[in-house]
Amino acid sequence: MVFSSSSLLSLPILPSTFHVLPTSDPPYKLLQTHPSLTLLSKCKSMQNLKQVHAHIIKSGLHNTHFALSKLVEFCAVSPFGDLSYALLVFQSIENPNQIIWNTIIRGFSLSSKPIQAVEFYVLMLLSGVEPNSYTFPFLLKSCAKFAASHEGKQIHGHVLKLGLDSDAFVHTSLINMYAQNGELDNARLVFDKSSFRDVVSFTALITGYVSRGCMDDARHLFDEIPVRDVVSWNAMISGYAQSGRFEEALALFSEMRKANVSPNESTMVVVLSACAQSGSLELGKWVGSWIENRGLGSNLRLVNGLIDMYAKCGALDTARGLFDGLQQRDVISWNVMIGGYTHKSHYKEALALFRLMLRSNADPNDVTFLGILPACSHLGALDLGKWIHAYIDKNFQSFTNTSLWTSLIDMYAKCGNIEAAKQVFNGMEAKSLASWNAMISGLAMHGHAHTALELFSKMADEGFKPDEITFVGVLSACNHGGLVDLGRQYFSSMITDYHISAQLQHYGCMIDLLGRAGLFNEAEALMNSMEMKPDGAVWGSLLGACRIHRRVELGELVAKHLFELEPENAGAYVLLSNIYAG
DNA sequence: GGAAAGTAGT
Repeated sequence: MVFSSSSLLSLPILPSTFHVLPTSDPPYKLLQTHPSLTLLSKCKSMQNLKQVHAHIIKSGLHNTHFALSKLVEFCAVSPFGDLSYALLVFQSIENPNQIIWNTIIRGFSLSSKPIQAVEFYVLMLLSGVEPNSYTFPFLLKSCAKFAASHEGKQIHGHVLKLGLDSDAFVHTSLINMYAQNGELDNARLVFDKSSFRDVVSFTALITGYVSRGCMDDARHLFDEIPVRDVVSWNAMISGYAQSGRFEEALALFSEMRKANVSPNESTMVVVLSACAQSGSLELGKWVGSWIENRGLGSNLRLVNGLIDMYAKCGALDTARGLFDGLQQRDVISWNVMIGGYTHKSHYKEALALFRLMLRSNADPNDVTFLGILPACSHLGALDLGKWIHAYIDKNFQSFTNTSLWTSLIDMYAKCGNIEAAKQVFNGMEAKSLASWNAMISGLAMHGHAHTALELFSKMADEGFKPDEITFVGVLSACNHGGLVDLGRQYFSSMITDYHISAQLQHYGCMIDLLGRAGLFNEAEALMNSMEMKPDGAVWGSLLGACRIHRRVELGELVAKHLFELEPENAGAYVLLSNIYAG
């Protein structure tokens, strides 16, 4: 048994001699069709609701549990609602019934402070109202949301005491709670021990495995589901997509169609994202016609996905056509289009679209800036970069998104303002590995080799573990500083101490460093030891070294490789002619 | 009055 008996006792559960007082509600049918209550379902704001509330009081309905529970439900659950108002109404109710208690708990489970659902549940127990099978799904969802593993287990104890573990909804909620809290073994135990399994609880467990990246376990379960529904297919397809296994995701999608299960909008959202990331333009086009045939051309979730897919597959004009045709655009529409341009190195178009976005009074968010800042870096658009920095300072000051600040560091460094980059870096409260990397590379780029290397050791002091990108920065610092010995040391330390295998870029730095120092034999030996074929940049740096050291014959040999690899590259011909001239 | 999947970037 996973649940210790002591944990079950720490929350009170009262004997069920308490019971809810009978309400004085008039017949249900009369209430259900009452004009004040039909109005309630049409409310679109709290102001609407307060008017309806006044109606309810005037018509005397505020004495009925039915009307009050509807009122509470709107305030607690609707996106236009206001939980504090729900609580005010709740406090005015003499003997709230189970439904009303449950609705408040549900409201807390949806709020930003889901832990209050548990606190409210304790109040419910203390006031003598017994929880039922509706209470626990909300409660367990709260525990899943704020990773309250301990509370979740105690609540599981209550479920068992009340004998509600055979309720399908409670059962699935338990599995989901454990899965979301990362306790997959417990989720599995609940699932295995129950004779009650349906497609929903299968899917809850599958989603747990997917979130851990255990795709094989997930697939095994999926294959065991007696009757699969569209949600279970979607979960599995999106699982493959999330773990980068796009081909399997798309293969499963075609299996789904063969099984005659109709895809829904969510299916298409996932499939589009898999197409975008795997470059499957043909299937993406098919989804495009699926959307059109169903008249879903103004569904932003789908069309944004379609724009993203076209852009990532290189069909930028088609993407832009769809974007321009949109009647309504949300921030994601702008972001996918701007990001699409940047992704395909169409930086000028990205900048132009960003300017259009500002003129259209659309508000950019952090993702917009993550799409546009790399474009600023590549174009050296320092002024726009500065403007964005000021905008972020003004509107996103409290943002904990470290990648935003990292992007700013990178932008300043690449636009030549290393001092501003340092300022942003030093101003970051919580630095990430990426921000250290950006700063180290930035310093290296500007020839501040020793400062970069100092920062590298400071980074280690602060407990960050360097990755392959860190070493690209470190080696490039050595390269820019002509520090051959240090370069050799860092290169071998990377492999032996940090267990990072050398990539093309690392070899590129080293070969460039050795070549510039005239150590051609060592550079050649290193090249021969590479597992991968050297690219144009590697041959190019060697050719540059030949020019510096006037090595005509070697230069001809190197240039031959380069011409084969990059016949279009005019730089290679220029370098060779410079060698001859020298 | 209720449970499982589901957009943009790092």
